[in-house]
Amino acid sequence: MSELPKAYQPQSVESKWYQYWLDEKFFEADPSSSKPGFSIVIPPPNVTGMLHMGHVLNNTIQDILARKARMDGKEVLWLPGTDHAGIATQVMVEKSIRKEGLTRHDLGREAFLEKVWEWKEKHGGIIINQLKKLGASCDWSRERFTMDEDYSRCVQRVFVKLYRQGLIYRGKRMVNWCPASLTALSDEEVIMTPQKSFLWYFKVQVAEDPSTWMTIATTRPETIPGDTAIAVNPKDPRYGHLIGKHVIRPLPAENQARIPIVADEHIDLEFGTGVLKVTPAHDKADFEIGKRHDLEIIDILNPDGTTNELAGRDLAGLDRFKARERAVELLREIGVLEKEEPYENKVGFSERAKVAVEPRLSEQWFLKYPEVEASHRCVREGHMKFFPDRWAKTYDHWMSHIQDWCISRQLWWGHQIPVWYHNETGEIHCDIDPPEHPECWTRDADVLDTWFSSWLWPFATMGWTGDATLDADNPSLQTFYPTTDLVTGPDIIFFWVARMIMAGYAFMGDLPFRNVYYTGIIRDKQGRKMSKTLGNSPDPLELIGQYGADALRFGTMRSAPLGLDVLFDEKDVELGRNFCNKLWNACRFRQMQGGMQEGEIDPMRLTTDDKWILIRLHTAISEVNQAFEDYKFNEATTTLYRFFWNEYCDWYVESSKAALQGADPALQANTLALMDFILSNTLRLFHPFLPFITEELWHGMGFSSDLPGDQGGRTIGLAHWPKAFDEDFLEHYGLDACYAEFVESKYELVRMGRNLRGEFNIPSKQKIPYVLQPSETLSDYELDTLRILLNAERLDVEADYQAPKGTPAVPSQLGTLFLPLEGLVDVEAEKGRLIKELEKITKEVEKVEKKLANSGFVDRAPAEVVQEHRQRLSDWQQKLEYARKSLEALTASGS
RNA sequence: GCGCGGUUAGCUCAGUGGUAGAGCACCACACUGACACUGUGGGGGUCACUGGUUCGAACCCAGUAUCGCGCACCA
Repeated sequence: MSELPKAYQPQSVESKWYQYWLDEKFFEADPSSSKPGFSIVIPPPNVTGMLHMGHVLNNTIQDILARKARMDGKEVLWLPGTDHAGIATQVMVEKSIRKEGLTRHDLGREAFLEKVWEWKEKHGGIIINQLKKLGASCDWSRERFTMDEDYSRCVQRVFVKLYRQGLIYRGKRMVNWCPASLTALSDEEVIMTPQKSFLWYFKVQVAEDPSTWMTIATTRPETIPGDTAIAVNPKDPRYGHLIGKHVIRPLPAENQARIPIVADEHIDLEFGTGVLKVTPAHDKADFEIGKRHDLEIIDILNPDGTTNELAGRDLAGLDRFKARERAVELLREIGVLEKEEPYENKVGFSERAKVAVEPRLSEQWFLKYPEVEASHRCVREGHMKFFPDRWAKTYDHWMSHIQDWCISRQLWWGHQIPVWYHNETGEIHCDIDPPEHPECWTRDADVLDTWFSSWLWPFATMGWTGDATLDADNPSLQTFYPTTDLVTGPDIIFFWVARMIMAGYAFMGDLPFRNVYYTGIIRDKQGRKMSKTLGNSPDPLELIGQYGADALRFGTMRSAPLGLDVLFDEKDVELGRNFCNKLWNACRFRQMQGGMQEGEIDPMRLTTDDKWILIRLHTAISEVNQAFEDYKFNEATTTLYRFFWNEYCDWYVESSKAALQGADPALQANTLALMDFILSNTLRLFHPFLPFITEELWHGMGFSSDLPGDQGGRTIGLAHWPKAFDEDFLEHYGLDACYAEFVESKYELVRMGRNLRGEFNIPSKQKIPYVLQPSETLSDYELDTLRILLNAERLDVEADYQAPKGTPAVPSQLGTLFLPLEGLVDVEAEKGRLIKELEKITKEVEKVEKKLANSGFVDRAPAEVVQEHRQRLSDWQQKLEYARKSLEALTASGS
């Protein structure tokens, strides 16, 4: 092995190993393997997207799961790919051609789609490369794209099948219309956003009784020309007598029509004036009222949100918001505007285009979801597990109120609907293949919602054909479907997760994944969502360049608890970097002691510290394994961090210097062998989190070839995952808990000794003598470790030590430790320290005494808890007594 | 309106019935042959509030406040 540089330099290391992994095909899944299968499909990012912190969180978790599964001996498939992202991509390309002064209509469908494909080829690979930089261990040989030929075929096959089952139908319905993208949207793509607006009150005259006026409150006065009725609640005593009469609609001024007053249960008596203007063309609820009362529908808007001639000469041709202002002016001019009051209401916005959607009546394709019942049940009954499980409730609620899905989009980029209309008869041809004599048919121009392709992702990516016999012979589907885990954000639980579940049951007859892990949302330090416009979204690639991918992964995982949003702070990445450096240097320290040890660890030569660190490792492994079971990755990282830094580096490595610097070569060798054991376990435990540095050290330390049996291997990624020690192991190495207790008390003594040094302002570099009055016999080895840990010049053991008056001392399990100050004794300082100490101890004693004085506690608490409290009390009392005596002695001596 | 989260040290958060924790920040000391991307020691908390259950509550229950999110046709 070569000597390691002083600080870890991730840049060259990372690219070197990633290339090695690719060359060796470690990430490629073999469906014919005899190992048990483990699979994850990546939530496909937008093909032209860039890696952001959300991707980092999401994909790091997937990578951790995949790498851990490989070490567990599974055949792992992590299937990557990208999504064509219909609206997002089309909008992007439209924007780019607009710079040349062109619209997509100038180009025409075919030429425009060519442009989009060009764009895809140019930008499509970026995010994939970024994932590689992060260390993602995807099987790149299986990369898929939702518009691949095979994949598209799956989409069409599904459409045809559902159409033939009668679950897909076409109809004229109220849909969410995006006036910017000029397409229909699903309910899920509409974000309800609070808007500060006004509630305008205007009055209308009753036609049959001109002296009577009714006042209506509205937020959309521009739609008045589209009103075809006004409605009141039949139970409303104010208006009951007017039902069936008519009012004069004030706009358009040149066409003040008479519209009926209808009664409808839907009207809220409390709201506004209790009178609703009914605009069936521009409001979902109004449309329903219109249907119930057979009202005329007047559509006053163009698809792009401007008003048309039906809005009347004063309003026509305006943008809808301009028209609103103008309508208010007109009402005022006519003299029917009574008042306006500020009002906050929620308005639906297009998720992509960020403009207010319009409810609009149009001809669209809809899907009545298949397998709702089975999909609903599998989560409710726990066949599929959600982490955290509270999302199951959200899922349950949505599934209980499921609405048909509007799947057609008036876009060009996407899967065109496989439906042709006969030019003369109007007959419908729905099939994967076009009809014969295509010249007699016209294909439906619409494409499918992007999610109508991504809902097939778990099996369409694995070569699904829909033919039961063929699929049964497909090893990928057989080995890797259902997939094991899905890792995604809760924001797409309806868009994607729920729909995949239904598709899984409908087309594969089985659920698509067994567990779903929902990540939190990454926010900035102030808790704001990360967004381009705020500029608060750090570029992960820059962070990787600066700190290393492992550091980014570690920092992210350490601050990402299950189920909560993550407040991202670059400090976390810095912490990750520092940790990698610590790991690096701990291995470097081991390496400086010489090469791998030939012999096995000799149980007879284990020191108490050795046994302690083995027990701590055992605990760490158990905790990490538990954390994995619970999908609590931050707990796993915290445990590993604590074990490695606080326990191994701070205590074990320091105390092992006694053995390493000692005169016993056999003990030295044994210590080194033990270090190798600990380090090889540690590196493996860290590997899923820190793949690059652990691989580098694995090879650098010689573990890749020199370790016996299944611990070695060409890559740490295929080394066996550490198991918590079994009984035989514990017995073989004599790992009794009493050793841990002893070592803990030794370290406690050290801590007190160091504290004394601090209290008396003795610089930590100054080597000073300590005196120990032991309460039990300590071996030379123990005394050596104490001396080293205390950084003592020497440690004198004197059973009947007579300390000079005022010598600071602390009592401990192992004896009393004195800090002789030789002429520097400051009695007042020691008094001060003791008084402070007394106060502290007294408080603790009182606390425990109070508890033990409570007969309820003593009688009813479990015996072991009471016993533990008694022990604690006696410990504190001892300290109290010691401090009191010391103080008395000082006071009596009269300084 | 309904539902779901959060409220613990200056900051960000762990902690789910038995001695209040971590990282960062802060103070002091030390560039000691693994590591200054470091080490050692230290200060710092009515666990949002009010009640209840319990021998015992940060933790369980009820309610309040506050912040955030989701769902819902209130114009």
